[in-house]
Amino acid sequence: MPPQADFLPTVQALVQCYQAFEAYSAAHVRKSGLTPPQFDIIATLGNTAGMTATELGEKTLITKGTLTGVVDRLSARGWVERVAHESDGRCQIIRLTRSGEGLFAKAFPAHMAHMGACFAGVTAVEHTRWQATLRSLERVFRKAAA
Amino acid sequence: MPPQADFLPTVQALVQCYQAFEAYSAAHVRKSGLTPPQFDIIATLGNTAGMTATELGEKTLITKGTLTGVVDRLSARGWVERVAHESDGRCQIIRLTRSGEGLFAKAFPAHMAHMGACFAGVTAVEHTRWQATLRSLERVFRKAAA
DNA sequence: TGACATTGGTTCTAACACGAACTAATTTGG
DNA sequence: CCAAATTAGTTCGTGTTAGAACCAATGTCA
Repeated sequence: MPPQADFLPTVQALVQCYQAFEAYSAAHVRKSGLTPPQFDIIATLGNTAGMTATELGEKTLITKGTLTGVVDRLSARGWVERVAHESDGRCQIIRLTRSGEGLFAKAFPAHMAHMGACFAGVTAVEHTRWQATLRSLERVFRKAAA
Repeated sequence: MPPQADFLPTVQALVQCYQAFEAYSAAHVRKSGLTPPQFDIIATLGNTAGMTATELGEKTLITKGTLTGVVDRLSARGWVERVAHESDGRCQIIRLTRSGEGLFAKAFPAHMAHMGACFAGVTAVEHTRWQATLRSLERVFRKAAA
């Protein structure tokens, strides 16, 4: 009897929970004509003055190699633009265009409403419990990775 | 003041927890020369007599279009093979080759040990709590998707 | 039995993912 | 001040992903 076989149902529950969320969220995002990473970038850039690609990658957890391509496609559709950094010649600032801000103003609240809908009737206490549990589980993985 | 703004930290915690797990798990899988989906398939086929592609896709949550390619690559390396279904001409049975069984016997226990290591010292009570919480959160998304 | 829908897999396209190699700009140390 | 190390982004190769179109085999039903 292995002393540590209990963890399997835990990670299965985590994977299934995440996939349920992802399916629910991504299906709605795609209806707006954006892929999930594209939406993520638009949402991150919204209500900011723009940021460097490195910073954007950190916030969205998209690696820099991937980010180049995603930003290329968003830029080709006129939603974001790259402008030179004023002091550091290596950096570029990525920011929403006017058209991108319009997209953000429409798509972001719509998605928040869609996500909020499935939490209707959930109490603040329950949210607190979920967050505490998820963070304690997260620490398990982060501690081990360090 | 939006009545349902509480859910954002909850989904952020879920995403961060999942990504911490994924990073921890995938990094180890890749060291064995397999990608995460490839490992998933080897692990699912291990200790079975094989199964149809549809069944394999259901268990691993890989869509059938993707599955074709992943199985192609595993087959090219000699770890799995496709054999005809005896009664249904549409189906194929996908199963480990002898070489694939050897890979499974080595890689699977190693990965279990790697995952078990980060749960060292965790009590059964804690596992129960994690699982209950994750399942209640999962229900929120599944209920909404239905 | 013969049109018709269903099911199992493959193929195709567009996009994302990761890591490694690469270029250019900046910073650091002697 | 200059060579070496670092940092920012792009490019490249391989693999995964979802979804749609497609084909062949099977099932349904009048």
